[in-house]
Amino acid sequence: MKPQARNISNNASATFSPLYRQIKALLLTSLELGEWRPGEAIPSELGLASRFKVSQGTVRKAIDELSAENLLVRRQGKGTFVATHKEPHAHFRFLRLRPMEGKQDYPQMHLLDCRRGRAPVEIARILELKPGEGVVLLRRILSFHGVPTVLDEISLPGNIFKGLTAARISGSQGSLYNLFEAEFGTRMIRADEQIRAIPADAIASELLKVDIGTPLLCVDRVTYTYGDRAVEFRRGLYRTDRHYYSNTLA
Amino acid sequence: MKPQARNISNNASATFSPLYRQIKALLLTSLELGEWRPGEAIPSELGLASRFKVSQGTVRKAIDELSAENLLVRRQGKGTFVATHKEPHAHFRFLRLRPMEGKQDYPQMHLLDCRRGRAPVEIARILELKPGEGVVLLRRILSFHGVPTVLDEISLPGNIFKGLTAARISGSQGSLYNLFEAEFGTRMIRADEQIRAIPADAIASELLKVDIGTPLLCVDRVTYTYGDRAVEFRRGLYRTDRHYYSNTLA
DNA sequence: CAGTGGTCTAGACCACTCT
DNA sequence: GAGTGGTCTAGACCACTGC
Repeated sequence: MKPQARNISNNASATFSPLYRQIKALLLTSLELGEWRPGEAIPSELGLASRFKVSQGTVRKAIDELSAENLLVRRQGKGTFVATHKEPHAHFRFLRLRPMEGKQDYPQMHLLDCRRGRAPVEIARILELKPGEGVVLLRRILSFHGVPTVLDEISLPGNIFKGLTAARISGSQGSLYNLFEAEFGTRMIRADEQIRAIPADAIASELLKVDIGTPLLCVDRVTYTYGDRAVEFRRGLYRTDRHYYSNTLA
Repeated sequence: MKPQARNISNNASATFSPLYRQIKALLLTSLELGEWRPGEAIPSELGLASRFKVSQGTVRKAIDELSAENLLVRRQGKGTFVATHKEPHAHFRFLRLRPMEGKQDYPQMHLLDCRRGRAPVEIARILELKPGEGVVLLRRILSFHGVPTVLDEISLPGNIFKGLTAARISGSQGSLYNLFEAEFGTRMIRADEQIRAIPADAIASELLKVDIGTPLLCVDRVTYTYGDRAVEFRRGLYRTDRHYYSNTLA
C-alpha cells in the first residue's frame, strides 16, 4: 500500500533504516522490558503485522533475524517463542567442553563460595561499573562423572544480582544462566571468550586434582545481555585430559 | 502463477523440500563444479529466476542461505560473487589468534617440510582415505613480529594435491587456503576444531622457542569442502603468552 | 476445524554502482 | 540511465499443531 513510509518513531533525525529493522528494534525493546517472558509465545506474525501496520513479510524478516540470533524460536503450527536457558541442552550452548570418549553428559556443580565485594578496576572496566561498585563473586567446580573438570570464578554486578545467595544457587536446577533469567530477569544472549594455555597454580591444582604446572585452558568470558551490556565476567580453568573445547569455524 | 510445482528434478522419489532449497542445491552443485570461479560474479537474481523458472524471491532466499554460509557474497549494485580466500582479512576467518596488545597483524609463514607419505590409520579415517593411501604432509611455523607463535602439522589427501611442492607454497601469497582454492580447485568452507592444553615437547619447545613443558594450545582441526567432505587435518600448537584464541558464543 | 508459521508469486519502488 | 541487489506489499496456498 504505502511503500516507503519510513521510520515509525517520531524522531525525524534518526538514521534511516529499513522497516523490518525498526520492527526488530521494537520487538527487541519488548523483549528487554519483559513484555513476553522467556518460554512464552509472542503474538502471531499477523497480529504483529496489524499492530505495527506493516505486512506479514516485514514482520517475518524481523523475526527471522531475531531467531537467527537465538533470541526467538519459531515452532511451526504453534507460534514464536521467547528463547530460554530452561531446556537442558541449552547448557551446552555456552559450555563448549565435549568428552573425548563417550557421549555428552551433564556436569555437576559444586559451589565453593558466594560473596560480595568491591570490583577490582579491571573487572569494573569490563562490567562498566563505577570504580569500587559492588560485585558478587562466585567460585564453583563443574565435575563430569565425578571428575572435577572446570574451576570457574564469576563476577557479577551487585546491583543486578541483589538477592543472589549460595542457597539460592544450590537449590536451583540447570545452568546459572537459567537461574539468572528466571529469578533476576537478566538473560545472557552472547559471550566473547579469550582462550589461553596456562600452568595450574597451587589452588587450581588442589581443586581440579592435577599436578601443579599441569597445562590448563584458561577461558576468559565476557557475557552480554540485551543491548550489548556486559553483565558477567568469568574466568574458567579447564582440565583437558578427558575433554576438549569444541569450536566450529564457518 | 503455479504455486506448488514441487521438485525440479526428475527424481520423483526424492524427499520433498521447498523450492528455494532445491535452487540452493543447484547453485551449490554449480559452485562445486566450478561453473563460476572464486571471486567471480554469478548471474543476477532475475537471470537465475528465469533460468530456473521461479520468482526472484525464491532465488533470493536460496542466495540468502548461501551467503549466510559464507559461500556467496552480495554486493549491492554490483552483483553476487563467489566467496574467496583471496582477501587479506579472510586470513583470520580460520585463524582465531588475536594479539593481547596492539592491533591484528599478519603472520609470516616459514615452511619446515613438505613431503609425501602414507596416511596413518587415524588420519586416513578422518580424511576418508583407503588405509595407506598417499597424503601430503606439511609442517610450518607462523610468526608474529618475528616471534614464532604457531607450529602447524598439516595432512592433505595426496590425490587432490598432486602438484603441491615446497616451492609452490613459498612462492604463493596469502593463506594456504587461498593457494588451495586458486591452484588446486579445492575450497575450504568449514572447519571443526578441538582445543586442549598440552605441555611443549622437545620439538615444539625448540621451534617455538619456549621451555619444555610450557603450556600450549593444541588445536586439532578438520577442514571440509563442499558436501562436507573432509580434505584437511591439521594439528596446531599455539603459544599463548602474547596472543589468545578468540571465540564468540552466540 | 481454526490458527500458526512456511513457501511462493508478481509487481512496485528504493539504494547503490558503473558507464 | 541501465543493471544490480534490497525492501515492501498483498494475496495465495502448504504444513503443522491442537482443539
